[in-house]
Amino acid sequence: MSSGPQRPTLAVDCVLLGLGDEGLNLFCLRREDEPYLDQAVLPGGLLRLEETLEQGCERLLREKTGFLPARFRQIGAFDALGRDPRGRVISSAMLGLVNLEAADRDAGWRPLDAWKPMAFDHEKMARAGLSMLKALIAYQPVAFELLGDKFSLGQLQRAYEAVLERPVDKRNFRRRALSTNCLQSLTEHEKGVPHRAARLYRFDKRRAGLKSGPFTLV
Amino acid sequence: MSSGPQRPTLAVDCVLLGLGDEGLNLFCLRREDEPYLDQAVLPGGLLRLEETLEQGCERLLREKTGFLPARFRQIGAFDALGRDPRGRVISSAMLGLVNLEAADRDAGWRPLDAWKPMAFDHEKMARAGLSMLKALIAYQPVAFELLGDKFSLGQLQRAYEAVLERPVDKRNFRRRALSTNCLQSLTEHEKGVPHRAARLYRFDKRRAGLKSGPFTLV
DNA sequence: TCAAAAGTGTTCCGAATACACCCATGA
DNA sequence: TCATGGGTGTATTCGGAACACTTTTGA
Repeated sequence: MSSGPQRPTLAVDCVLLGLGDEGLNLFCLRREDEPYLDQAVLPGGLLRLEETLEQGCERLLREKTGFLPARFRQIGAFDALGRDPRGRVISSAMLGLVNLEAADRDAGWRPLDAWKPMAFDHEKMARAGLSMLKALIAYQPVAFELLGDKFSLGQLQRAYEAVLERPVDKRNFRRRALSTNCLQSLTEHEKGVPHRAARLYRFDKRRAGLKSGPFTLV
Repeated sequence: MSSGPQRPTLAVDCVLLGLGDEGLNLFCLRREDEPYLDQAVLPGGLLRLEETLEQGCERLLREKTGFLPARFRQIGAFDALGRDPRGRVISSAMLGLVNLEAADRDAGWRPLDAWKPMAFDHEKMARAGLSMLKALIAYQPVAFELLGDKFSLGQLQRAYEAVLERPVDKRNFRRRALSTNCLQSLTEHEKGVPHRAARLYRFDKRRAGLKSGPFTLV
């Protein structure tokens, strides 16, 4: 298997999304070489022989950034001929959701549109990741991955609104969120806010696993 | 890019599904070599340098079978370490829907369960393809890819029932199917059936593209 | 006392579901 | 004439959507 004909090389690129002050933010780096010098790129690189896609993402993010999402999801393979002028590389785009409350809010995080134009086909990847997240959030409890361990219902709602890019009715949202039974109500409340402090909740994976139907919070 | 460290090799494997007499059928071949000699395998193989995943699927199916689906969808990359004992290969599983009415109904088509055990991780791939199809059919007009150009509403319903693995109410189904406005009613009817001949329909892509919401036929 | 977000129920409407009989045809 | 699938409407139920005011807190 080592001396056959030339084969495509396999890479991974990470679409990292987090909650900014005004909607979702995407993490990018700046290209430091040609081609696409100075343009925005997703963090990524070639996959090594004995690692999985997820392990590759983790290694590359450790090299290039200071954070890791809880998990990665495959967005899909980007395989167009000529997508990388340096050679024949097929890249598996991976979606990672990051809690930005604590993470270093450096200039690497910006709204998707603020990064244009992006190098290679990375803009396509980012858009695919975004629309995957939009589809996912309707039937899987993924919004929690964007938040900290403890969160208020208001924060959870803002996460949904950021992903769906539309406002959500507060009362309907709260009723349905609580009726999923996967929110563990804490006695603790917010601190240091200039208004009434909201009750905090924790996401309870065990109880979330029980339901089989769509995760209809919206 | 030609003399760097060893990299994983990229392959494609096709999960081909078609409508059998009793539910969905899967196409498989028999392994003719070790490992997994004589077990069922999905048609697939290594990707060449200058081809896309879809082009690779088409080439491999032309070599190994007598039919091609209208299009392929990516199911996902299967990347577990050790999934192929012959070497480090990562495979992109691809879903293809085939109209079996005309295609050569050879022994390559059987219900999914009839193929067990399957070689490599191909059983996982097949199950992933099936559940992808189940998810897809609820909001995209994919059932038509399993049928011929012209079909009766009964056939369409049986396609849905096969994919969803549950019966569907006839009157509700017909009402909703017709209300999608993507069915072009023909004057033509079935021929040679031992009962009342059903009206035939054609799928109208143009009209299907207009709707944005979920394709709720079920 | 003001600003800002938390918290709380009810009504309405549309979509999904359940359900049974007659019709046309070829064998 | 019988067996087989084609073809047709209505009533009910459930879930989603719309909607406004009071409460709490820190500044």
